[in-house]
Amino acid sequence: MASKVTIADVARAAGVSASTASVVFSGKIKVSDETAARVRAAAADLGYRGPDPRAASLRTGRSGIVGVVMTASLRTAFLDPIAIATMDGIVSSVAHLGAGILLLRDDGHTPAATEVPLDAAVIFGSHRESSELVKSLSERGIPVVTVEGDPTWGVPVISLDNADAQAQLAHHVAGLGHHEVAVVSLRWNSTAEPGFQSASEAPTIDFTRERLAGVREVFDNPIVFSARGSSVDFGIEAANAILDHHQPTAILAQSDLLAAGVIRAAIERGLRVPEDLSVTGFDGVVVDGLAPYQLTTMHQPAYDKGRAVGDALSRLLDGEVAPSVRFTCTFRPGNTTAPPGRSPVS
Amino acid sequence: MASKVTIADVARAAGVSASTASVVFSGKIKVSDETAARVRAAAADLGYRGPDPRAASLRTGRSGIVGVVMTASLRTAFLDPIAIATMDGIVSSVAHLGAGILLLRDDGHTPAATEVPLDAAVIFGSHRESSELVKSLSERGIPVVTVEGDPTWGVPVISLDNADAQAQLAHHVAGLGHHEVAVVSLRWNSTAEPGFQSASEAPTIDFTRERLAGVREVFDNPIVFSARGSSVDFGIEAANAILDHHQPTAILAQSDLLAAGVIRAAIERGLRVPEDLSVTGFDGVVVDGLAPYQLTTMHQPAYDKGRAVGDALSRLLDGEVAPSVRFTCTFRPGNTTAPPGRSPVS
DNA sequence: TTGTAAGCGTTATCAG
DNA sequence: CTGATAACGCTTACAA
Repeated sequence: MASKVTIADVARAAGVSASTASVVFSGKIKVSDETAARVRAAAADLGYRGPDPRAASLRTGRSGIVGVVMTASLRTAFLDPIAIATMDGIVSSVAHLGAGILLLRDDGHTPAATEVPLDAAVIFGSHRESSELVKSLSERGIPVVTVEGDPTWGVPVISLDNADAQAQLAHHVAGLGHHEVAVVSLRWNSTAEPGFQSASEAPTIDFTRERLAGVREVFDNPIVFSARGSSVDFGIEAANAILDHHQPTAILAQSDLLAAGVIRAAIERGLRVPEDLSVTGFDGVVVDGLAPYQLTTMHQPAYDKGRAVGDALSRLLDGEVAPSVRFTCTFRPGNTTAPPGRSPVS
Repeated sequence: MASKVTIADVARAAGVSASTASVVFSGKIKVSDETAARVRAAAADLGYRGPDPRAASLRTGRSGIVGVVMTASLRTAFLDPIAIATMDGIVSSVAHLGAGILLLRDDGHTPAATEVPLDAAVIFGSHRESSELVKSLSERGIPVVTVEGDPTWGVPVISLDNADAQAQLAHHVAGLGHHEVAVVSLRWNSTAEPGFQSASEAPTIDFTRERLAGVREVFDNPIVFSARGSSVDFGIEAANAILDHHQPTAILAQSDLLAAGVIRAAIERGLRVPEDLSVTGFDGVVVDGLAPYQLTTMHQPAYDKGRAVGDALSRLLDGEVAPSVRFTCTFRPGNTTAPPGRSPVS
């Protein structure tokens, strides 16, 4: 059996005090080489593997763990390249900070974020319902940052100029001469089924709503179909539903994955892209297997968003205030949009 | 400011002892409704949000955290649908166990797995270099399970019959009459560049080696090109390299994603699949956008592998022994293999 | 059903 | 540079 040896045992064996031994391991204070060596020898001898993180964290108040709370199932979340890139940014900035990432889900199953020794938390892919969680975390004194969350929660929000970015795309399409457009949106709220959405109802998921608003700045009353999430297959499903009933000359998808699905569906129906149907995406990710098409899309700095989360966290952890950050997307023209009007394929 | 209130404060305010208050929160022992109510009221009053997880974990020896150590960067790891499905299985089985997943990377940056309060650890996507980590974790008394790891580490291994499965595919192809075959392998070791590999050198990544061995059971000296990882684009790259210099009638890819890339590259070169080139995959995942092709492949139960990890962990945590589990892949015929010999496209 | 007592293994502080 | 002392906040036998 291992792990019954404590730092006190080591200290005793080395003939020093526990505090000295502790310092040898943490390296926070100078210790003479000789005693340090003696302590290390004793540790090796007894099979002591370093301070117990549980005890250390009780004493220091730091666990080295940052919770990332996701609203979607992990499987869904990890399907989305943007989520992954953002996570990647978070991970690397947080690693720099000496911490690791604990995956949490805001549901009944996973251990509550409040039952786990967190130094800080990130609420990721937020929905309205997260507000309670934010509150209880804050009350515990745990710094919270949110990605695309609600500004009214009173914690820093790392977000995108969703509406403006989507409006740029809409302007681009309008400038090409399109009038009949449809939107394939991301999830409408945390539970909704996919389907057509009337103009009157607003999505509760923030970025879905904002991007839609961007389209509406330009087009009065677009057809809107909300997909189940961001994937090629959901895009195919949405496009088929739309094209079964309508004849838009352009479809604006709220993600590149959805756009790729729209293109695939269009092609299978004998429509040419962009001659018969223009398609735009959102995200600016590389979609595996979409060539020779190059999506007309907005590129979002997902990785940088993740880094920004880490920066905010580190400020908060230092007791400073951290500002919200709103990133700007950049327009990336491709070959999937063109003026409308060429007649349907013969 | 919050979080300065301890359970002792609450107890005092409620006029009970700390232990009673503790029990009210843990619910492990009966407490009269009346006192429980008084304690809760006091807690609400003082803004006490429940026991501090750090202190609780020092006392109980449990943190509710399972570390998952990945060898690749998250970005890379999460590109692979198999990795995601396995993670998903781990997450759900571990959640059942009341624990969360801490993402760790076996490099210099992320906090060492030994500096964080883990109840157990999973070594995921193992390579030879992980053996030290396994050792130091075990010495701390932290149960370890590995996915596709090395049996000699002395911890349970959840794995696949890689060699047999790949051999089945090779037999299938041989049975069709192919003689000239090439292999597109997964990463050769943790650092290698993509490229042709001679027969003499063995990969240090276990499943790459095992699957290759499966091919070699059937074909003496296949051409081998090791890709940079598992993706459609890497498959395209590999196939182009192979087809530039060789004329195999079949290519066995070590993953479905790679196989999809091979198919795409072949088509772009004017080869018909399977008439001019047979292609097999490995994994049995749905590759977005591969239709109308249906890969001939081996299906691996990735999610179940993840569940098995959780099962093993929970046994280990209960002080029992956990057996290694080797899952069996199942052959899934598709339309990407056929007898060779039709002449090249005219 | 409730209270008492005794740590869990570290580390910060401060004096020597 | 080293050592004594005192928490960190909670849980759990055991006793009342």
